[in-house]
Parts: sequence; structure tokens; C-alpha cells
Amino acid sequence: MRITSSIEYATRLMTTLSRAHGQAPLPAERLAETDNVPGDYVSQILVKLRRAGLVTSHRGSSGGYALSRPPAEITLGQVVRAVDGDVFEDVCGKYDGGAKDCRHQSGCTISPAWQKLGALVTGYFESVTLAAILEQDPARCAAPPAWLEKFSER
Amino acid sequence: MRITSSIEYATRLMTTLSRAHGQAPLPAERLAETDNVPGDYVSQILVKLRRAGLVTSHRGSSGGYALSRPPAEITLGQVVRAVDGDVFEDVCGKYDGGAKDCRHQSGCTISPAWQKLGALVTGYFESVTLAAILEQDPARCAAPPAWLEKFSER
DNA sequence: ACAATTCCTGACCTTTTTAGTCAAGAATGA
DNA sequence: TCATTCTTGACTAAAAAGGTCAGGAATTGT
Repeated sequence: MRITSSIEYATRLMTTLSRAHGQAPLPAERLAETDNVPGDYVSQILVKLRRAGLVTSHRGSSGGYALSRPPAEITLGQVVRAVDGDVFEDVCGKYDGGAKDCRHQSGCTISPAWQKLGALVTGYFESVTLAAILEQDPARCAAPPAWLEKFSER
Repeated sequence: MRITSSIEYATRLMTTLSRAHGQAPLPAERLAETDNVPGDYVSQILVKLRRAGLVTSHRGSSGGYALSRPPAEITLGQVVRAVDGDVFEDVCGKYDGGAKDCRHQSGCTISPAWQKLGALVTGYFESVTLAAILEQDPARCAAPPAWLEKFSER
């Protein structure tokens, strides 16, 4: 389980754009330098962000990209969905090993575990805004979530 | 972000082996049928599970695979690590866009977000045992984790 | 001892995804 | 009008995922 380059790049770009919010738009090339994103790749990512309505673009000299709304109103989840489609892909219906029906075998015993994981990841992504990323204190929220224990109860 | 086929298959196999715990070992072919895992692929996965010490194998007729310890002492995390190496891969040092140093740009602003996600996912995997998967009530633990809100505080 | 059963090892292959490049064109502002 | 900047979509290379195959070694039942 991993963060793809697109997501990593996109979040870098979005945090940089957050810092520049309210100021002049930043050209793609400038963003590529600042965030160390491969030159031509950055455009592809920015296009996806624009199509998702997260950034606006302006052509011509002194053009570039800017956030379409304040950093506090953009979540990591929106960024991830913009570039990768889904935050957490559904398992059901895949890996059926040739079976016609969904073979989440044995009455779908494990399906709830994936669903909970999906909800956990999705919930996290939705709860984190760009503003929070910029402002947060890294020391906060370090404690392990106590509610997780419930799952391992006998 | 998704569950790979190896992980899905491995967890199916492990739940089936959990049900058979204490009984005669199950041959790979039998497991393949039961869990709808492609015939020759199942052996590869079982080998990894064995090398990780999660299952034992016995050759010869009436041989097969069995859990090496009770279902309550095996976590999803152990299964995932057995087949895929890591539960959550580190982002730092990757996607540096040609830069020599780790370019988690701008003083590693986003790195804490990935680390928290990693801790969340890892914590979940470690908290879930095979016994819990078999015994749990799907209705439980459905509530969204309240502590997540802390991250989005302004 | 022998044959059937079952695991073991590692090479091999195909498909999909990831990651990135490139080029021609259209809009914009100075 | 000209330099700047975004737009579009095709293209490609490398890696990972997903799966297959074959020859060999151990074990058990007879």
C-alpha cells in the first residue's frame, strides 16, 4: 500500500499553491522547479486538478495556476480523487479466480475488514484540509486511536 | 489505494485455514478450490506465508497446510507483510524529481500527513486478528473515528 | 520397495499500471 | 504581433501485478 507519485506531486503542488493563495497565479514551470516535479509531468497533474475544479488556470504572460478556493476548503481526499480517481478501491467483485459470482469467499468473511479499512482511509483523507497541513503541529494527533482496540476484542 | 490480489487471496486462505485449525492439514489444491484462487498461484502465496512462519506445511499424501498458531495470535498485518513486504510504503526519498536530497518539498510539509496515514493503516492491520475477522459482528465499529476531527481543526 | 501424493524452487510470461516525454496548437497579455 | 502560457492527446519505457509451468524432492500409505 503506497502513495503514488501523482498523489505526492499533486499534494506538493497544492500546498505550494496554498501558500500563494490570494497572490498572482504561478506558471506550471515555476511550480515544477519549486516542487521538484518533472517538467512535463506537472502539466498533466495540473490539468486533472483543474478539471476537478480545485485550481483555475490563466493563459498568456503572467498567467498560471491558482487555487479556486481557500486552502481550508480543500481536502486531501479531493486532491487524491482528482488525480487517481478513487481514494480506496473496492475489493468486491475482483480477484474472483474465474468464478462468475463475487467470491469474497465463505459468506464474505473478510469483506467487512476491507470496508472498515476503506472507511478509515477515506475518513482520514476527507478530514485533512490543505490549511490543516500548513498549520498543524506535527506533535499533535500522534497517539494511537483507541477505538481500534474494539476490533480485536474477543 | 487498493488491496492487491495477493493480499486478498492470502487473507481468504488464512481464514479458511483458521476454520480448519486443529484439524487435518489442507492441501494447496483444495484451498485453491475452496477460496477461488488460481491453481498455481496459491502455492506461491502459501510459500510466502510459510516462510513468514504463519503456516506449516507437510508433504506426502494427507499432507497440506495448517496454521502454525491459533487464529487469535495472527494479525492481518502479519499476513500482509508476509505476501507484500510492507503494509504501508514510506514516501520519503521517492519522487524527488531528480533532486539529490529528499524533496518532500518546503520543509517536509506533507510528510507528517503521510506518516499519520501510515500509522493509521498499520495500526488497523495490526489490531485485526484472524479470530476477530471470523467472530466479529459486522455492525460493530461502524462509527467514524472521532479523533480524526482533530486533524482538521483550525 | 514402490507408487501416489503433495510440497518446493525458480524461471518464465502476459497484462496493467505507473511514470514520464513530446509535439502541435490555442488563448492571452504586453 | 510576439512571447508567454496553458491544452490536448498521443506516445513510450520501466516496473509491478497477476499468473503459469516444469522438474525435483520429501512423505505417506500399501
